[in-house]
Amino acid sequence: MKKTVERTIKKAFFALAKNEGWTLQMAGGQVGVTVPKDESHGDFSCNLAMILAANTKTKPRVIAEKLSRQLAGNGLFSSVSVAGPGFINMTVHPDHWAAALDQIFTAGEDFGRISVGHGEKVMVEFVSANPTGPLHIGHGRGAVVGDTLARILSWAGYDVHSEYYINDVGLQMDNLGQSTLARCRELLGQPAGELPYKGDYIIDIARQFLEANGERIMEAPLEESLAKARKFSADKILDGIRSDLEEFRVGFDEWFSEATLHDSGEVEKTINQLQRKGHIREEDGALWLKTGSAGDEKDRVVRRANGVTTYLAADLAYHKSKIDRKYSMLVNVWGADHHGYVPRMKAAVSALGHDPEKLIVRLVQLVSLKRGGQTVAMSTREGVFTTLREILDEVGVDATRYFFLMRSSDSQLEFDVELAKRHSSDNPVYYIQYAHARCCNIFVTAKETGVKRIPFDQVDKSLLTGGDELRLIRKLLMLPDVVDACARSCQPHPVTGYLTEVAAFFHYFYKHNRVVTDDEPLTHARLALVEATMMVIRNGLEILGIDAPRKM
RNA sequence: GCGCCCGUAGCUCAGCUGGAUAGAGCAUCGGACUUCUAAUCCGGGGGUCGCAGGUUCGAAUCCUGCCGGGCGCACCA
Repeated sequence: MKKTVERTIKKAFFALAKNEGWTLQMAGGQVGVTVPKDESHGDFSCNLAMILAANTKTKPRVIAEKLSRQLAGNGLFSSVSVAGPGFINMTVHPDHWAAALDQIFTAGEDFGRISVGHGEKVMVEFVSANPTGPLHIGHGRGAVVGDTLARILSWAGYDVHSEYYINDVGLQMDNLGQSTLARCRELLGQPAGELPYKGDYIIDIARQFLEANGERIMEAPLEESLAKARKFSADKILDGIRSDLEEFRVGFDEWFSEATLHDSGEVEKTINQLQRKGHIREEDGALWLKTGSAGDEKDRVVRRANGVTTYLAADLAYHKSKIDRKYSMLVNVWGADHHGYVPRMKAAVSALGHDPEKLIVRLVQLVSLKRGGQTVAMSTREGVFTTLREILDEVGVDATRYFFLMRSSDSQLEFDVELAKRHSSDNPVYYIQYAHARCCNIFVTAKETGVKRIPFDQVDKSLLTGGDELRLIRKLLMLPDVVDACARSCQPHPVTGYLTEVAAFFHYFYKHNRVVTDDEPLTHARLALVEATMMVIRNGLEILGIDAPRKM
């Protein structure tokens, strides 16, 4: 509908432009149609006249009057008026609103999908946590933000591929193997030795390690036992991560192992390529990527003097792989503590010959838990961390996803465990799900009452004239705009707020109107509205990866 | 010291590519269940949008400087 209004205004604008000497450039290149906060200002509002006035030195209200008269002649609106300093307020005729419900029925489970992405290939990389321990709630937030972002971009018409980059190489892996061996010795009653990772989960892994390899593995040369312990532990932990994410409905198209980049020689190849192109210099025997001249604080080492490559080197090869695989838009979801890494990565992508603007890093801020009126900040260092598994078991998937998604990822999140667990309307998740269940139930009632369903085009939509009905319809038709805004900003949270509004408008409508009555035409019209609501909520929840129950 | 994020109702946060009287949820107070699920609805109170300047027809929104909180500033990943 918004698009229709925009087109209509453009038409009116050009009809006058010849005589008035206006150009679209004078208007800022576009007609900015917005939905006013205040319903009394109409369905849509436009500040075109004010922008135009500034560039033509005319009074805004004069321009607004002219445009307004032109627009009023269009059958789309029931009223057009000039208000305030020069806003043009438009109210769309109720019949057009009701008829627009057809868009929802026609698109069905695809209503909300748009094509702004034009099939562009986009890679969304997220979680990518080291396989050195179970995922905690911070990872959980990143996981659900990344997963939902992938869903949103797909709904927006992008060709989306999601990936988990497994850092299965390096010092952390050695530490992990060492920790497992230490726990093994402990289990065998020997002095444990160094224990870099102190979490209890290593004890289980150690036990399984001994079972799988026999106690004699501990007498093997350290090099051998460590290599085995490293691999064994990482695999076990990765299995755990996989099943946690699966339960959390977070899926990946691919799990990409860093080790494969080293084994295939891609890391070396990437360094060589960058060296040839002059992006690398040598100092103190080490190789430095010249990121300092491309926005980073300073240049960064990719290969140490001892010949060992750094983490950045592997990440370069990884991003080269993304580019080689023809992904043009690269979305990375990172914990906010990695923000210092952003300029470096942008510079790196640029050195690889890709537009750094096409690397979008979405930083996700910390999560703290609130329970019993007390907030506990997450701290891996102090070992005060709640695992994703714990919160899933306690709160459930739907509420956990919703709570992780309801705030801008730029803001730190306080997760109110007690509120999330509450099965009542206080809890926004159930508030939305309940609205969906109510819709479904109305159809059960209709069927029991013997109401026959008729095709939408035979329904008399003009009967939907109530303020609360039109308000709901207007809201329902906004889903595509919400998807658009989310895709543009790479932020999923507006969807949660939108669905809360849809649910609120529906609950209000439900309370004040009876759907199934003796008035058959009106019953059919309202059933159509209920069905449209059901579809919008279901599609919205689908985007968020949250169930839409038929019954509660 | 430098950089990034945040500072909006008692609490948690939307709104920030500038728009008309600043919103939601929780909490709080008061109402509504012979009627399609009360997991619902209706209503009230609650604000110098951190502070101070600037940009303009118009600033919570943009710019500058402060103040406060978080997080970073490795040849770790």
